[in-house]
Amino acid sequence: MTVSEAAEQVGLTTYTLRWYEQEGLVEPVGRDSAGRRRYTQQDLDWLILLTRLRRTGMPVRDMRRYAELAREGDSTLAARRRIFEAHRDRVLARISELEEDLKVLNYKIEVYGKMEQEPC
Amino acid sequence: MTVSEAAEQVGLTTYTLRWYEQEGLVEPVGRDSAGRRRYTQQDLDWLILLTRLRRTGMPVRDMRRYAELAREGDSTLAARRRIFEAHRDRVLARISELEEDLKVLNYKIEVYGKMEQEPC
DNA sequence: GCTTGACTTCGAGTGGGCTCTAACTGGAAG
DNA sequence: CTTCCAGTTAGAGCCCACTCGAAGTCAAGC
Repeated sequence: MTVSEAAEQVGLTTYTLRWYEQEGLVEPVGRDSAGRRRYTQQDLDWLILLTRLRRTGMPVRDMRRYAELAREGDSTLAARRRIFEAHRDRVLARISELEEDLKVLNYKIEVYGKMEQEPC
Repeated sequence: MTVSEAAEQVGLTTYTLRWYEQEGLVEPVGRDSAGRRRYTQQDLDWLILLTRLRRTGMPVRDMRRYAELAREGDSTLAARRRIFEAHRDRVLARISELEEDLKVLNYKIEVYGKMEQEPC
């Protein structure tokens, strides 16, 4: 799979895909005879996981740290689990926060609706 | 209330408070005889609303638009309600997304836990 | 009356995460 | 054989949202 196909599959641009590789979030992708990147399904799976971490707000720095651990093999399983647990807690906190803010948003919408009907 | 007191109350820095004013997210704050900002409770309430919009992911650009509408008075009530409704939908979508990603995170944690116990 | 310290403005700097340009290369289609 | 297109690299540029530095002002405490 070429870089542009991979980009489409995972919802990133080719720029970003190359940048992720350069930043060490992805181990060097295999090349064809002409030196062009060829993405395997494994590469895609990894990228899809990364996009999930990314959009749940994990900084690139932390994703790199996680990628480094993953490259080190099974000895880092526990460390990786702890990273995920900590991150899960942050995501949970974020969801609660959003739900709190949502209440205010809904209240505001309601008030606006009322004010439109019977202006004070 | 001084700028630093206000900053502490709303959880922003004094830099950010001044910058928000400069960017038109806040209408010019009243000054004392020495030209120093004096924040009223109204100012604080507005800032707290802004921080909620901000942390639910509304871009500063959109917050400015909303602030402009608010300054124009009651004629923009419906427009402001629509902004909030659109934003609420985005927040809801964001929460669903986070919950999806949370599932993957939990699955990963489980798998890591199992692999730690009985390595393959 | 002098020092201190919190304020003022203006403009420059920072960090994160991409995003793009320039110059080049290699393989496929006509 | 030429054209074309999708790749390649290194490095610069961009956008966002702050964040800070410099230089100056003012009022309160000693």
